[in-house]
Amino acid sequence: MAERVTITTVARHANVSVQTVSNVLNSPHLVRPETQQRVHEAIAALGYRASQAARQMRTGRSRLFAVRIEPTHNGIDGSILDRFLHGLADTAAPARYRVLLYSAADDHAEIATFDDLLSAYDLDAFVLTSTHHADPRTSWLADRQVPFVTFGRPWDRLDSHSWVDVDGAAGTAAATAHLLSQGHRRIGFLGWPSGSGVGDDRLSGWAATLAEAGLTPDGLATETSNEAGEGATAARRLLDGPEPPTAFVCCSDSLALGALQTGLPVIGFDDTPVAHAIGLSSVAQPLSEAAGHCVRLLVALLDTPAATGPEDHPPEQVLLTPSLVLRHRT
Amino acid sequence: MAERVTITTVARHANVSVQTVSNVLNSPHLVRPETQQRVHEAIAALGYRASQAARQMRTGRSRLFAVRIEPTHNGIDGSILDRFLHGLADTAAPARYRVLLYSAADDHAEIATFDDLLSAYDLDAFVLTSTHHADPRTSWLADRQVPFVTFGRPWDRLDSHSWVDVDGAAGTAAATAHLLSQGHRRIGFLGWPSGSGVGDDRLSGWAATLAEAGLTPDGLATETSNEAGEGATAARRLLDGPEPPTAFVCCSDSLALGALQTGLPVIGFDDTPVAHAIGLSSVAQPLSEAAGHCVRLLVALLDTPAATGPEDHPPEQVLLTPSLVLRHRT
DNA sequence: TTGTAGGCGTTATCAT
DNA sequence: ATGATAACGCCTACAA
Repeated sequence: MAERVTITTVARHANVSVQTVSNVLNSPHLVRPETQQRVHEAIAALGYRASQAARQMRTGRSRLFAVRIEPTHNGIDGSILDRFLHGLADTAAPARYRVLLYSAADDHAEIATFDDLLSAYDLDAFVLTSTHHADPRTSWLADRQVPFVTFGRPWDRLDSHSWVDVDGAAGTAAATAHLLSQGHRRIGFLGWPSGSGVGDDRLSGWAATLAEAGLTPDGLATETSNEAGEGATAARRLLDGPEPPTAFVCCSDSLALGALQTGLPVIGFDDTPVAHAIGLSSVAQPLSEAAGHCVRLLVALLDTPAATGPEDHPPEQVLLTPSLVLRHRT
Repeated sequence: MAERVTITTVARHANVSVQTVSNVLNSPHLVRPETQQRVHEAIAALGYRASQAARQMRTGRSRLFAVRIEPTHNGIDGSILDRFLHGLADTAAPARYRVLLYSAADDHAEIATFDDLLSAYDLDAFVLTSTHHADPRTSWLADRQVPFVTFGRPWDRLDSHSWVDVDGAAGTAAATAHLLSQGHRRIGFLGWPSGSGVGDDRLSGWAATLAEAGLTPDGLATETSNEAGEGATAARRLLDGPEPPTAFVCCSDSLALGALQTGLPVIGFDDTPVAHAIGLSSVAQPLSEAAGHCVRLLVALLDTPAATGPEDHPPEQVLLTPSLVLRHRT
């Protein structure tokens, strides 16, 4: 049973007081360089690491972010969370934060978890995903002044808090522009039912690009649930219409998979493993970048002297541009 | 700024001493039921939650498990970790444990992270994935008597520690048996280079099932890296050989995807979203069950009075049987 | 069955 | 620039 190396051990070893050791760690400017050196040597020699628990008790901060891991709603699109989480853990570590995982069945359960995590574990901040209209989670956290960032825009009030998101419209615009450059003039869009911020955003990029080219989107867009079967049906329906498309832009790889059955060029969204596997072109979200920004925003919120007041921390927003990954089928 | 509700607040509210409150929480049998009742009411009324930090300082336990989130090596097969993590967070919560995420580039980096997590955060246990031959991580943890479970067998010494795994051989055996029942007699196997415990295990299920049916596996197995392209090439090579297969069993969905190009029946492994999306039959691992067992084993290790000595905790192993998911292509 | 008195390791306050 | 001391919230002897 190895004895724990505490700040006291280090102090003795370096012939200073515990307070000096603490200062070296937290307020180095108060300590003479020569003394710092001695303390650092002692720390290295003894392999000392500060106890988070003790530090947390004193400061009330846990150096912990929490993020929810959701059940993979749609098998195809699920794996993007994976990459986002990896990015989060990856960038949090160098900033000396760790990531706590929790699951929750719905918004209500998630809020209950917030409460537990905050009061028992003293969590420093939350990263929310899958934001939607009138999200109760953001207001709950805001009411309690708990720092948080969302990956996904708050579709109601864009400036209400810090967020990171990917510009879906830019993605579908790029996809549409690419197909236009290939000579296509009637480009169909397979989308989700209107009302979801994400789906509407992606739809708009396609529509705007067509409009810029002097084309009309009339009769070229469909709304279905996010499944390959639905996509196939919708694509066929468009083909049977008066203005049969010669190519498709889709709201997701799932829908794209269905559209592929038409044999026409298709561009999906999210660049999931499925797209990679079957050679489907797709719009790729920069997930680790997004995660990096989330961490950066939170760290800015947390590691800045609070003495300056919260007014000095206006919410910051980051909108990343996705990239078009072209594969052999297009 | 809401005042923190401590054990003292509760004690005052219930007209008892702090000690009694603590007892109600940790040793209820010492407290008269009537008193317990009063204390519980006070706890509920005040919304008290014990501070993990304080408790941890006193007890040395953090009620935290750590698990590594790996970069998705192979896009197709990556998303299984997702579901495992979700299962972990899901089952840990009711047992009042939380899951901490970390990333590490390799075994060496992961061990460094162990060290940090252990000394700074007092982690209670680790869940390791992707175990392999001569895994340095397990011995490092074992040397320091840190509780851990692996998801994946230690291929060297099966009884050296607690683990949970999925019986790959049973999976490929079921797949092979299914194809046999369809009348196939020459069933090819697309596998990985020998030496990986997982790959060898899956190969053996196929070979054994053929043998039981009085068939020989000679010339029907290939070894390639885990990519669809490789799978396609390997499948074609077998078809050009003297004993062309009429169906394939594969070590992964990636390889299966390649084999599909032959137009013959194919069964993959892992039941990834890709399989779901394209209607590929596949062997599905019970991931949330596996995660549940991991938590169960760890809790057994941690929440049992240590007074009885570690000898009372022989390592326990769980081998789960995967299930064959048949889809329209087979 | 209940109350009192430390102490876990750290940081903040105050004095030197 | 450095050092002594108290306090964070909880648990656990020990005493009543």
